[in-house]
Amino acid sequence: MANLKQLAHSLGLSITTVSRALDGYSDVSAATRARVREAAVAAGYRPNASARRLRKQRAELVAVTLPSDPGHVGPPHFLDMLSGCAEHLAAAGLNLVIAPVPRGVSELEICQRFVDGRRVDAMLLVRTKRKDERVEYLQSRGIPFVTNGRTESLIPHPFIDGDGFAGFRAATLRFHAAGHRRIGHIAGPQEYYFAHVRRRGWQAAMEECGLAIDLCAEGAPLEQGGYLAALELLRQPSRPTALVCATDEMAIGALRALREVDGGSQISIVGHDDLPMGAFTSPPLSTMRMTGENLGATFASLLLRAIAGEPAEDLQELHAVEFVDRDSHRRPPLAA
Amino acid sequence: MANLKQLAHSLGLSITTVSRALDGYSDVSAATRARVREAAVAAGYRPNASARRLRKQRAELVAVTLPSDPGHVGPPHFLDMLSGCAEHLAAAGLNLVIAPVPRGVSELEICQRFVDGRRVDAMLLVRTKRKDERVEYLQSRGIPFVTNGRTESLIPHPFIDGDGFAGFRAATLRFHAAGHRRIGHIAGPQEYYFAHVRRRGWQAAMEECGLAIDLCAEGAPLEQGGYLAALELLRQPSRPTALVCATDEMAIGALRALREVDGGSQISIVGHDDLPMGAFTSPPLSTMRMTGENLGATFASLLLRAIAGEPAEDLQELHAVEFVDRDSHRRPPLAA
DNA sequence: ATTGATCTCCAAAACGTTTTGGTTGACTCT
DNA sequence: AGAGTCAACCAAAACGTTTTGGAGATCAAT
Repeated sequence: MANLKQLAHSLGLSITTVSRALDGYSDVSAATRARVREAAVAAGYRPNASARRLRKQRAELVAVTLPSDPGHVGPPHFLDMLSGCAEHLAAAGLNLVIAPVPRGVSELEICQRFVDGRRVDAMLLVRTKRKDERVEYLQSRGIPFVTNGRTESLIPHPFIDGDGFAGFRAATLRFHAAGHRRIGHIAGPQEYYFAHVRRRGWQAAMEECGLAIDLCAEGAPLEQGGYLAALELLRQPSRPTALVCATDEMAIGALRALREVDGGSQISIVGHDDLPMGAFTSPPLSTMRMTGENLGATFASLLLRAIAGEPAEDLQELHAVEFVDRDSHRRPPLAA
Repeated sequence: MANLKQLAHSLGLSITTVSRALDGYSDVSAATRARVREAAVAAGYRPNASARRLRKQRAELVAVTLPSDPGHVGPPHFLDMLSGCAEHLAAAGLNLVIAPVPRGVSELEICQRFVDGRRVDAMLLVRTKRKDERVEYLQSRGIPFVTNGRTESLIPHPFIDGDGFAGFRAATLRFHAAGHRRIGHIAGPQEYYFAHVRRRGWQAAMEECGLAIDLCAEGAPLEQGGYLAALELLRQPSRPTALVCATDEMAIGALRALREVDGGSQISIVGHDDLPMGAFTSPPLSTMRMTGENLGATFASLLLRAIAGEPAEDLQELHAVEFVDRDSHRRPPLAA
């Protein structure tokens, strides 16, 4: 409740000494230090955050911009990631603030508001686009940041990402090895890096196998988007026998399309993200996931290292993608 | 980039005048005001947030505590709500910070850290418990706050909540009217208010109909919890013919249990929350939802009014619950 | 007894704003 | 001419920390 001045007065000490005692400096005697600390807890003293921030010229805050378009912020377990990240940042004295992007305002403006108002020490970027104006701005400002997902920026920046290209290529090759020849792709919006690179992985595998890359439909990265895209592919004269979907949510939408058109799922399908929900769909959804423990913690740790000044090149983590085999990918290739 | 002092110097004015010009006070001439504002945008001036906060004794921040237990934070679309809330708070100059609760730390401690360190002006509480220590603490501190979900606190506090009792009672009565007699309930953890009140709604309806209330199983508010709880009910000698589930996620888990035990869903089922995913399950999940537009905005608006000093009694919103009928509730009562 | 270390402690400045309580000069009214 | 009003500006204080640059003891060594 009290402030430093009151605490110092009640102890008969100077503000300086109390402050330094609490911070553990060696130029205050052990006895005094103990006495001060005891009084501090007794009084329930907590330093005023604004005052410290002003003096230390650090905001002790990190912002993450969230596009307000529902579904465009990220997969459903995304909040768990943010929460884990915030937890690790908090251990370093940083709090995570949400920077929503209202409709009609650019993400860039939001970044500027936070950075130029010195409201934050660093930023977290999610759902990166191939050409991401936020990245360019933050690089020009020299503000530390980490992105979840890569970009096509020429200047390297810290990121953490899954190797979507390799994952989708492998998934496609696996379908090919299982005998599938008409392998479709349900793609996410191509301005997003993750969606683009996943499509490229599928495409590369198709070309390696000498197959046509015409079975591709794009939609919003949500159930509805996957549903509509799948319907589109199922209208083709030569239907796919297998579907590689950019996200689990899209795959779940596609599953419904298959049920409606097919009367049951005769088509193999695989998604990406390993949503918990996937284990409970019908059939249980086979999927992929980025390897590595606790994405949020890694994200936080990269950011702390970026703040500490480590060069961007040392702060780029590209994680392999692993299969989570359940049942939806096991349909025979001749079914459709 | 610059600060007030530099800006004032470059204009040949005092800091006071520049500050007041920017804030639109009437004691600076229109001409000067225009000149100052022009110079400010030219210099890209933004007031230093820490300095203003210190001086104004307001943190300009609001925190929302997030239990780090995955699945215990809230339904998947929860982040959308937070994002919408943050957006409306931002319009009032408040930013939303995430206060994760690390394992082994109580939510109370987190509240204290934020409140006593004057890091926030107000708090948002989600997933309230029947006896919620956070509520008691904040009330004792006199800090404005709003909860998403009611509590059993004796002192009234601002909240926004759906009428789970009425909703679950109505759902159960509807099953009864459709001829069901063995209506089970898949309950969430009873320390949560929402889970408790939903069970009571089911129970009240059962008693009104003169039915036994033995078909009730409790689990974590996730797919897996619903799955396990449903299996438990299906092991009973006298199986339920209809299932009222505390959340959509639990209902989706229960759907899988029905598929496994039943070989298909012969049992009616209804959930709560209206997850987008529910439209894509097999069968499409019938559910309930709190009425009202844009929960996040309402949440924010209640908080702003609480900060403005409106009494708690005027800030309690209990919204009716409406059915979202898809298909899963239409199974005939004799099926099991 | 002086010098130099060493140990404790502290006054004051600084961080960048907002706000208080003025001052100055021009103008109006009697 | 003097009193009063008003418009336009500003110096200084305040918010609560952290940090700089000492100051005053105490003690050991000369």
